[in-house]
This record gives sequence, structure tokens and C-alpha cells, in this order.
Amino acid sequence: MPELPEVETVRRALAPVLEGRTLVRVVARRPDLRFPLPEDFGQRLTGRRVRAVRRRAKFLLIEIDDGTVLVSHLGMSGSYRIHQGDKPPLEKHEHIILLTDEGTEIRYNDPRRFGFMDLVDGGQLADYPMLKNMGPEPLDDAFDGAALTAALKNRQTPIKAALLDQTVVAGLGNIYVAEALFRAGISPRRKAASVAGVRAARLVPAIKEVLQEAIAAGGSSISDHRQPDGEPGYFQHRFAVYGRQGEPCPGCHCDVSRTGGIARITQSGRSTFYCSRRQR
DNA sequence: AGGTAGACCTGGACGC
DNA sequence: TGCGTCCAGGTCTACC
Repeated sequence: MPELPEVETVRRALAPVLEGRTLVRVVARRPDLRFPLPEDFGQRLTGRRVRAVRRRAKFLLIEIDDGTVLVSHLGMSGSYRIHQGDKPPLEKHEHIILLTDEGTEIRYNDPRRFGFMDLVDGGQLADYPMLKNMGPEPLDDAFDGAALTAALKNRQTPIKAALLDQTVVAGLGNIYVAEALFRAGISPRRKAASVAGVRAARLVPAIKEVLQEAIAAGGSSISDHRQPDGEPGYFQHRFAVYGRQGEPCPGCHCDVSRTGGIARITQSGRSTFYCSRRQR
């Protein structure tokens, strides 16, 4: 599921039920997700108050009043669900349960367990291995055409792979890279270093716009992913190319029976969707 | 050094 | 119904 817009949607849902609240019960129903959970994970959080729920790229950063940060990454299939009042029976893959002093229950569900949680000293966060080399936030003003051009300089890999590299720009994944490249009219196969100057200046706003629109739509619901309140996201209905192989791209007048419509290719082991006529 | 496969894990969709 | 195959939003590690 979760690229930047989905994680931001989760952050916005969790912040009002967690910030300022005390965690009265924290249960890990198994000792590990992708990695082993820290020793005494539940005990270290129980009785503590949550200061803030932040996000960096695809990471949720839940700041605790003792200076600890609960780092949460959703991997491919992680999701949070908030229950106030009625608590339905626990599901098989609901691995982590947080209960607040207001009686709100927050469950972390992750069938594939590619997600993980960790407890990190706030002062050490900048050195945390998975955050240390992270590139700029795509929605920050500092991320502009010049910054992208510099980050792509001399890179021979396709632009698709470069945008998935979190050290170039942090938070994009397979879906939003495809959508941003379509909007910018840039082929995913183009050499990254050649996305400079005007092309980079076109790509940056395409990235920002697609992310902002997706956040406004509550993210994308692929498979059975939901927002924490149980509502689906709606941005998947607005995908121009992702998952649409063989269809005409939006605004396209070509003869799909002849051109084959939106193409699907494999790049570094992952599906790429694009229009070979309008993306160069 | 930079770039590309393989690994991690479960479940859903599809073909036979 | 059941089995095998393929595919999936991410990222680390091990190789060339």
C-alpha cells in the first residue's frame, strides 16, 4: 500500500487520537514484524504520553514524552485501524495494539510483515540507518528543479529507478513515480542524468501535484488497504497509467487497437506503466 | 561506485 | 475443490 500519501493519510488520522494521550496498554501479539521488536516494546510505551505524530518520507514518527520515538514503517501491506467504542474481534494479522486513556484502540495490521517498528532515542534519530541517507521531502520548497537535477547528475540508471531511490527524493513508490512521470511527459526509461534543466523543472511540480492530490483523496486503496477509519482512499480512481496496461491514457486519441495503449514493462524487477507516445 | 537480481512473507487472482 | 503460478504499495543484502 503505502507510499507518502498513504502514510500521510495515516498520520493525519492518528494524530488527533494519539497526540496528548497516554498509552494505557500496548500489546505486541508476536515478537517480530520484519525485524524483531525491541526488548520490552510494550512496557517501554505503556504509561507514556504521546507528544506528536510526525512523518518523514514513508516513516511514521510517533514522539513519546520520554524522548523516545516510535518509528513505524508500513512496508507493503501495513495499515492502521482506529476503533472507538465497539471493538471487533482481533484479526489474524493485527500484530500491534495500542490503547489510549480515552479508550481508543489503534491496531497495526500487516499480513506480509514487511513493515517494522522500532524505538529510537530522539537525539539519535538523524543517525538512524534507514533515515540517515534519506533525500529531501518532495513537498518541501527545497525540493525544486535544481535540487533534482543535482541529485540525478551522472546517474546512468533509468529515471524510474532513480525516483524510487529514497536518497534522491524520499517518499515516492512504484505508483506515484509512474503517475508523476506520465504527468511530466517523461519516459520511465530515460537516463536519469538526462532529466535536468527544463525536464527536471517539469517533473518536480508533477511530483508535488500528484502527491498533494493523492493526500487530498485519502491516498489510494489497492487490494484491501483502507484509511485508519475504515474508509477507502479514492485516488486509485484517478490513476492515469498505473495498473492500466492496454487502456488509452487520459486525453489520448491514438488507436489503441493499433498502439496497444498504455504499456507495461519491467524495470529492475518491478512493473512500470507508461505511454510510449506521450512520454519521451 | 553504481547498478541490478534475490530475499523477506502472505494472500488474492487466475488457469487448468 | 484444489493445486500451481504469478503478482503485489518496500527496502536490505549480496553480487556484477
